[in-house]
Amino acid sequence: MRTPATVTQAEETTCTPAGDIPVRLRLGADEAGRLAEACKALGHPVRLQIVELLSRYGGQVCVCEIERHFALAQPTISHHLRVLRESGLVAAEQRGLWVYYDIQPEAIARLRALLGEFETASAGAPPVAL
Amino acid sequence: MRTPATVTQAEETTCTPAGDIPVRLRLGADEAGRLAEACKALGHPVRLQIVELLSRYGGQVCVCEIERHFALAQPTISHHLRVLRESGLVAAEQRGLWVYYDIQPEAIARLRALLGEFETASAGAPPVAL
DNA sequence: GGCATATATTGACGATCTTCAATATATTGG
DNA sequence: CCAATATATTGAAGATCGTCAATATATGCC
Repeated sequence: MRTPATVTQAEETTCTPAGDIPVRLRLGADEAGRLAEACKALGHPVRLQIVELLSRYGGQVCVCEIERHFALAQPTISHHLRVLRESGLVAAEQRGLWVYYDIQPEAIARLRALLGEFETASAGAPPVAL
Repeated sequence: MRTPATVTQAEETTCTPAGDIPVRLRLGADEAGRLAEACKALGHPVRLQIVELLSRYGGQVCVCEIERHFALAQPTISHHLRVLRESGLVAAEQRGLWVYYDIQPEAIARLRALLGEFETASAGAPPVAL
């Protein structure tokens, strides 16, 4: 049945179906910036592979061993290691002539917890007001 | 000629301390590329905040509701949503005049599993040969 | 059909990223 | 000291990214 002309169309102006749940951002811009920086650091295939290597051999192999696995110039690997270092995902320690990188597990855990929140929130839990 | 049985203290020529563990990449370039694309999609504060919103209100709020939370032009939000869509992290569904984005939980879970491997591998488990 | 609205696409511009060659900065050993 | 080696930094070129104005596309309503 068509609505007569007397009815206003104000209800059609909104797109939220279930009424007016208060939609709010939980992730502030500052924290989002920090977490995004870590994600961005992982957002390169070589850096992801480096982190994977370090997760198994971190602190045991020097930079030249890392270089061996990639067809990239030495400064390029050094650059990727710097990006990872500045994101807080890895740390460097010099021993003698060599530098050994290692994973910072808390940084990885923070990212993983974030993804976990995304999953549980999307798993049907009601949108809790916050 | 080298002497196979006489591996003496000549470890100054190498940087690997614990002898010759075979260091190998587990993460292939192709899979690293796919996973890195998802990480890169999360590597922007606004996209991270969008995903956080979608994790709680996905499928319930239209794009204009998302736009409301950011001081960005409409094409910019549309661009970020496209990046997220093409990374596989979110999906879009059109209902009437509006488009509703939602999280793809399997994609999030894949990323989370990757980080979990990084954590457990770095947690002292011996470097299993592979 | 025509109008209004929601979202997407295009094109442009400046910023940032990726890569490498060249060079610099350690550190060790003689 | 000097030579050799490992890693980092600089600088530059090309690619990609982030943003916006303008425009296009799609949908619903009259």
